[in-house]
Amino acid sequence: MEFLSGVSKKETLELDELLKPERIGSVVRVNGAVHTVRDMGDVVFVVLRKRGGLLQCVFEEGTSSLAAEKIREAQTVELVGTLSADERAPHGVELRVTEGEILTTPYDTLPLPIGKWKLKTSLEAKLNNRSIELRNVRERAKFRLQEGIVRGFRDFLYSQQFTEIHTPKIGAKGAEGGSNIFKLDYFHRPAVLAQSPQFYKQMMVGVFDRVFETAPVFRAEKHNTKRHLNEYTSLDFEMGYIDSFVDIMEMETGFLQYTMRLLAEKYADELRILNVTLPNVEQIPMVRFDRAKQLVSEKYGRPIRNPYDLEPEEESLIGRYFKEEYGADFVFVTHYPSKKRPFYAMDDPEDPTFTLSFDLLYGGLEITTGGQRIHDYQMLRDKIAARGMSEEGMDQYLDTFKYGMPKHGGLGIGLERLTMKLVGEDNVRETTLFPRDLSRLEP
RNA sequence: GGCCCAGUGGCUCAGUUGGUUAGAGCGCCGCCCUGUCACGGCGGAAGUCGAGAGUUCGAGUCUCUUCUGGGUCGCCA
Repeated sequence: MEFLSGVSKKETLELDELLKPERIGSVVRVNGAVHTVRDMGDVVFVVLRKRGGLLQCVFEEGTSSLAAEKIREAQTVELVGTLSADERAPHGVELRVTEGEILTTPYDTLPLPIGKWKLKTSLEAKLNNRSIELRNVRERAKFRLQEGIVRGFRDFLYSQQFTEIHTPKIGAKGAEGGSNIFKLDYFHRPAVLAQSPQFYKQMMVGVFDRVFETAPVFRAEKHNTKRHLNEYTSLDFEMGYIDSFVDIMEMETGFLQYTMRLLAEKYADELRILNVTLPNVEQIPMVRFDRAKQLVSEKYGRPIRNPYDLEPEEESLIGRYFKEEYGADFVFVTHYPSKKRPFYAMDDPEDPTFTLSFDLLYGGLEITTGGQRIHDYQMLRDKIAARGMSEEGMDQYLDTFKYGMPKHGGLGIGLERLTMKLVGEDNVRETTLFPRDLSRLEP
């Protein structure tokens, strides 16, 4: 009988192994994609693209059994040679090729010059060639940083005793009502795509006390802006036994601090490639909604048109205000008006026209909404009734409260927006692998 | 969905008051160059000027229709 006993070691080396000083002078085997070819005549530089970065390979006249002339951009190759330290090489290290093999060859030339440092290309052309365009080192780095954010979210919440859950994305009814829900046919029954894991998160607080999820959510709004998607990844958590909704904001602050440290430590290459300066998250200012409106109105002479909501320009100005006054990249805006929040939001007992809720703005853009939820069964039912909503389809949700729930709250973070602000992009589609918007359903 | 803007080689763009053969840079292919790293030099291939209709002797250029994309507003993360 044949057995598998785990992952077998490959003969080919990865970049982290190649950059170890003790490897210098040894004969190594490396595979990768041909990123660029610079033919200087008797010496040819072939830059390989690997998952860990780029490696310069040198073909000198008459030293390689594989002819350098056969190397073309976008081939995948396996090369053998001596690893050499050379100050003229990009990382001080290069491969002097002695033999090699072309593994695969492309059928056509690339649609975009991905070997260039910066792709001077429209967003449309990038998205139309997404799988190719992302081979560019800078484009790729954005999504490595996105990985780091999700990793930070997970690692930090595990350390805070949260349990990761997976909730259904197909359901009978939307969590928050409204018309912005994708409808679909579920074996001849009407169904919807989840616009939020909200109900399930709360139900699971009664089970695990602290839960989180990183998953897609779906919004059928016909918006067409640089900060909206119809499918995005929501980093959600919900926690019980809170003293107040400040606990939620503290937890988010802790997540940001942990994640920025993680990025600085494990993603230094990507930060350098994109020339990203990590934001300051040592302390994050907290301001009431109505106070924030007043502050920017006074400082920037902008009249308050809608007292119940923040216009995008106001959010941007709030970001600017706290940057200028306190050097802060983030700001928590608290106590949003009750009429602008969903029914499950806990109203402020001191003034029920406001809620114990918050948004987190990053560089003037809303990246998080969260707050304390109603945990009392009767209070929840009363608010549903007061809003003229129906309890239909919410039996399981309401039963959770009928049989006892702790004081709790939580939040949702827009992953693509957070990534966008971190890397200094101006359009969420830039930090969405395959964006879904009003017109784009492919790739 | 409302309003504004733009569609010209693979990519990014220029194209005069409408004028005869539509250009540039990057990329690609070929040749040259021992050290490039945005390499450099010489040469080459590559265009239904988004589509349709109209005005005109003549349309990339003007008009209308339509399609596609971008920006913005409402809503949101």
